[in-house]
Amino acid sequence: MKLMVLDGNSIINRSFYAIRNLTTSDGLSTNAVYGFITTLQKLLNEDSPDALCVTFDTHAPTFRHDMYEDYKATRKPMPEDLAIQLPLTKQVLAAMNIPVYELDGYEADDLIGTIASACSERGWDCVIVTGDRDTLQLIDDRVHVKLVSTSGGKSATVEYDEEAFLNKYGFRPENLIDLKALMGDSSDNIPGVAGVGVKTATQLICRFKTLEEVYENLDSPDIKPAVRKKLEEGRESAFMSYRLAVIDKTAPLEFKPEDCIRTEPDNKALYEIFTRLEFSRLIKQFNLTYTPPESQPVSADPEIRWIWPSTSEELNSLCSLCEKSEHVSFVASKSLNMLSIVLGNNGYVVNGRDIDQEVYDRFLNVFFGKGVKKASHDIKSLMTALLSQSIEFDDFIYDTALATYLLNPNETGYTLQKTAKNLLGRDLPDSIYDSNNNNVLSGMDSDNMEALKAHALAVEELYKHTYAKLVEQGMEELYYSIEIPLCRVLAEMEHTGFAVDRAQLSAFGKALGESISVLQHDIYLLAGEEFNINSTKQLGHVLFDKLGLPVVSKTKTGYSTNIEVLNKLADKHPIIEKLIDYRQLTKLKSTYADGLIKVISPDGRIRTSFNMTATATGRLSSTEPNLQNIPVRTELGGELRKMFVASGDWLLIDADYSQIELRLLAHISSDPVMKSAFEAGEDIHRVTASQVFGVNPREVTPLQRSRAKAVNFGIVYGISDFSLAQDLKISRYEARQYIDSYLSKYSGVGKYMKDIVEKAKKEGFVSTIFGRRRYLPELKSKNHNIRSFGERVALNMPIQGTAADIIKLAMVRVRDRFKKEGLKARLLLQVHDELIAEAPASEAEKAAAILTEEMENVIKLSVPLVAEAHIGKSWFDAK
DNA sequence: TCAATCACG
DNA sequence: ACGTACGTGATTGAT
Repeated sequence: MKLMVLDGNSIINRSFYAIRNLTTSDGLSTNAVYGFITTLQKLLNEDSPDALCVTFDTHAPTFRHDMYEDYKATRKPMPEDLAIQLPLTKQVLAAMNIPVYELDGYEADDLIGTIASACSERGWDCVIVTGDRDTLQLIDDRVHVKLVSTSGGKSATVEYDEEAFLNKYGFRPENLIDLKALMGDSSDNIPGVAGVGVKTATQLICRFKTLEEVYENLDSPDIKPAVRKKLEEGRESAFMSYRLAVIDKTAPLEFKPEDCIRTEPDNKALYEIFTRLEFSRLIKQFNLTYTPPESQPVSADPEIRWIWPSTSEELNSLCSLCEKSEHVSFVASKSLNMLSIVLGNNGYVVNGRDIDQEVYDRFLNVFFGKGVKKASHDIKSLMTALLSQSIEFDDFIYDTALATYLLNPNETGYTLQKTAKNLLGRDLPDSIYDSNNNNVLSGMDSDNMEALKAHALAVEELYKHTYAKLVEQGMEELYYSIEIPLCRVLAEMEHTGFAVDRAQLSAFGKALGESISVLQHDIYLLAGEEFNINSTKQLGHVLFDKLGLPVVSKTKTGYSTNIEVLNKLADKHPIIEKLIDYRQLTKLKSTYADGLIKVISPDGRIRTSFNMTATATGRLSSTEPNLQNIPVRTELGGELRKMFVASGDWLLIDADYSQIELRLLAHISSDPVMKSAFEAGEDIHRVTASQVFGVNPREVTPLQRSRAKAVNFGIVYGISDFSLAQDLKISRYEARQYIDSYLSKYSGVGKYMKDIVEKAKKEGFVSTIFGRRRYLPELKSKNHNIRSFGERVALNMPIQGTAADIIKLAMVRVRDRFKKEGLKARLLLQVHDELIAEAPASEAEKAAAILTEEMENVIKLSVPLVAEAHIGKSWFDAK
């Protein structure tokens, strides 16, 4: 028997901060309640406990406050919007017949400890669900902890048993108490030993296991003198912290595991409370009332006949049907253990777990191979999964996510659920088939099966719906010649990863850490107090209230302290210089040194994910980690690129477009002056300077050239005299002169700016040379700011977007050439106007030639496209 | 979640 | 009269 116990406060709290605002029509906040219920559903889907209960904290002081009056003294009071949702959640739990335990004088943790130990005595297993790591101390052979966390914006649960804990922490679960006794806990205001942080404490516990043992072995040579001194001074505090950290397993709670055995909810009560909370989706899902006739069916279309092939014969005949079909729509779990396929009026659910491994593998190879024309949602992710399982694939012919994105790139996300809602007006059930926990799918979970079916059906319908529109809007070519082929290229890049030098990266991080400590110390001295330098609020207080520096600008919440402000204050106080350095160094350390080390795979490579549907212009984006913003503009930051290397005796090739956006501006605007500058292979910023300042190109000064460069960039962004003035630190009047002069010399550009905005207003959208669109509802706004923004975007998108189209097509062609010419060379990264590849040293020159050739010949414009490649051992060397 | 900051093209 | 350059993502602190 298994009991699941939830830390109610922890999960409600998490939901409250994780979910966007959700209120009833009369303003009652319901986000935390809603999040709690969906989390609970997800948990019950993943696990099937026989019994279930929830614990809560009460307001009353606990025995820990008797021991230590400052316990949790730094806790902020709960926001009111959250507080009112606690009783609401309890009402829901009551209606669901789920027992709730709370007890004055004890925290939820203690009740959980007591419940877990009662389960053990009874011979039951116990799963604790919480977001609080302290609870991990309760783990033993019968008690597991599911830790709910948020990473990369997604919620995930990680289940810890003894082994998992040991692997992660390096000591046994019960010694977590000893660890906390040493390091303390700022959120609970537990002091620990002053000067001992997580690192030292972990070392000590790994070495000595318990607090007692640490103190009995103070003379051990394994303890450094400085640490020994701190331990001696903090002895009393450590032992008191221990008593605060230990979870009480003997709370006077009347609890019997049998009381928690799951029963049916009280549907009437549940309906009432859900109605009060306006949870119409949940009312439907719990089947609490009849579904209103006007709403769309929630699950799969009943007209589809669903079957479950499982024998070798059944799968073979499914494969031949698939091969004969013009296309099949399907969705798959990320682990590829389950597929749901729609083929005409028939639906097939293939559950790999019910099928002989060999038979199933054979099926996957045929299904994903050449001959079965497949349509799905987000095929690039599937391809990455297939690559990592070494399954060959071909004939992915349609992606409903990409189609939807091309039809309107302004949306914030293109999940199947969202897309089906927006385009088909259909609510899809939540799916867990693509969650991190694919292992939860063993057995036939009927809800999940419904989700799989409904999702595959939605793909089929979205296919029909979007295909017609793509054709109508002239985006077939863009779709089939660029976006779809690019999926495989990107999947391969994601799968390949970029080799990094871990040792060098970690040494760099360490060096940064040392410089940061020095700076931090200096800043505290100059400020006359210690404060959190990373907090703009505290920093603002120090600079402007305490030191009395002049306020340069304000944000909507207080003083602005950004780099521009700091630069203006640089000669007013010696602290500023230190702050500027501190900012730069902490950025490099936290985001790059430490951040990248965290995501190095065991094989020494870093794998990013490219998002094809993130930007409104057609560019890619890169996440987890973002490899498109690795520092380069400063000398110190540029060091990081030395850590990105070619593996083995290979070399990197870095090829980038020269001035692609300005070349596109010249082409699109047909400006004769700008065009002839590019045709003649001249330095465009120099030419611009000579035009704007009316001097001979050879006499342009460095200052003039750099100002002209800023004007060139500004034009592409939809410049204003104000911003140019600010950028160049010149007067607005002077900036206006530059722009006027620019537009009279490059008169074609001026005309383009006028024409494109006018066209955009008439048609409602702008497009790239390849037909990619961006709609501009902003242009209809009554708000001047919003409208101006729309005008600048109208100007910029065709340029930025065409550049994106061009490099995407180049990537497809480069990859094909590498393959066709039998090279081992492979693409690693795209950074908007730059491609990075790696190749065996013997192939490097050839690969570089292919890169520049394909990049330059993507499209014939009225000006040449120029790409330059460099070869080197590291990204730094290849630049 | 939101705001501020800063890394990139 | 208005506010002020296009496109991204990660980290941190505060709520």
